[in-house]
Amino acid sequence: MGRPARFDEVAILGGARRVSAEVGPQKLTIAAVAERSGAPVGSIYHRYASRDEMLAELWLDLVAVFQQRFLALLEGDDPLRSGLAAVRHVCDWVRSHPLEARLLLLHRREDFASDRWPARYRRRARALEGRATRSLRAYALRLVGRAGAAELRAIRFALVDLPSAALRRDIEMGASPSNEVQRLLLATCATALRRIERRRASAPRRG
Amino acid sequence: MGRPARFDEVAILGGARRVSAEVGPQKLTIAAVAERSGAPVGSIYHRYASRDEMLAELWLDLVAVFQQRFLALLEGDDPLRSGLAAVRHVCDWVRSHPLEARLLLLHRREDFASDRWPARYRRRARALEGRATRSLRAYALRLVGRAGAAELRAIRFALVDLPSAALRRDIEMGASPSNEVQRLLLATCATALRRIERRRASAPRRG
DNA sequence: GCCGTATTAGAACCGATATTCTAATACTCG
DNA sequence: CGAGTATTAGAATATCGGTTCTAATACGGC
Repeated sequence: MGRPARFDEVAILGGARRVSAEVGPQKLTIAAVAERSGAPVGSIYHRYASRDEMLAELWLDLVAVFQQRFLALLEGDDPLRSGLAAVRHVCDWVRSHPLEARLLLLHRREDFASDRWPARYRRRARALEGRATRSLRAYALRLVGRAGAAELRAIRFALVDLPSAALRRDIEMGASPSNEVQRLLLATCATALRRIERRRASAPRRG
Repeated sequence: MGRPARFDEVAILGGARRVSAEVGPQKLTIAAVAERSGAPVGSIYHRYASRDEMLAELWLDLVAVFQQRFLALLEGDDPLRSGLAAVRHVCDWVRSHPLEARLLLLHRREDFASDRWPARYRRRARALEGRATRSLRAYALRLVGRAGAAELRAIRFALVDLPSAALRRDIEMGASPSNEVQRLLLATCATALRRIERRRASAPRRG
């Protein structure tokens, strides 16, 4: 079955993650990944057709792993409580995965996608996106009783945008999110969610 | 006095802004700026010593212009009211300057500073940073009665991070911020500011 | 009109970096 | 052991894009 591999995808992506976290995905060079992971460039190209594919893989893996737990936490009975649990989990995760947090919260998808992705990656991205949207829609339904565009946007704001906004500064400085920031964030999320919830009563269900 | 200029800084930076807004500052190429502004590369290098300096100039101008109005609005008598006025102004500005908004709210300083800036730019950046910090400190003093690190951070969250988080999605899609998003943002900022204000009573002034 | 100078113009150069290529290796299977 | 193959290894290549350079140009002042 051929020569056994000294450097597999795990090792290579590990190096790529470290390099990306340090200099940013856009400035990641294959040479740097080679140095960091120990693998020669030949081995890297043996696994990945191109730098772009490697970065796509890196990003999609990251999103998938993070999203999984986050969305799972959203499924509890009490929407307010589970929403806050999810946000709290983001804080914890940022503390326990500082490297991955840099990648996920300090960059956008496009920073990892140089031009246009090949179909395979676009498909995976769409799938992840779809899963998130479905979960958030379900969450909106439990919280407000409806899940139109407006509700979805509001929920996204409260559960996704707020956390990344609050945590960004600390992450940038390479620090763990302070308890203070976490408290402020959770309080803000709670009020936002309650504000959204209040629509249940005030506006009639559509259709 | 020599040949009159066909392409001055205004024209060149204009092209650079458009290109940056489209492909992002990191992928901005001199050739693209030349094409967009009509100026030949020679003329660009006649004005700017390097791509880095051009981008630095672009970014610093942008920040200076935006910051000026924003901070001015913060100076009103009633802190809560002026804070919200400032945030409202951000929304308006994003609507009236979609191109500049992309640059300012979708990117970070480092995206414009390839490696290390020459001293002149570092100085200007520090000056802008200092002005902002001073204004926010003064604002904190009016709102909470004190302006320690914690208050500053909370104010930054409410007045800077929240707006950019709320507006980012619309800006990314090239859309104007919807009234709905604006309402949600203002409501959230208001509660955040009130929450911060409440500390005035609950915790004693330091020193 | 002529001179000096700031500017235009774009071709040539050069370094950095992704990608390819060729050769050597180290295993497994028969 | 020998064939076959996946992998390592890194040197060679190709390309892209920033920067430099040389020549031409257009204007103000004398």
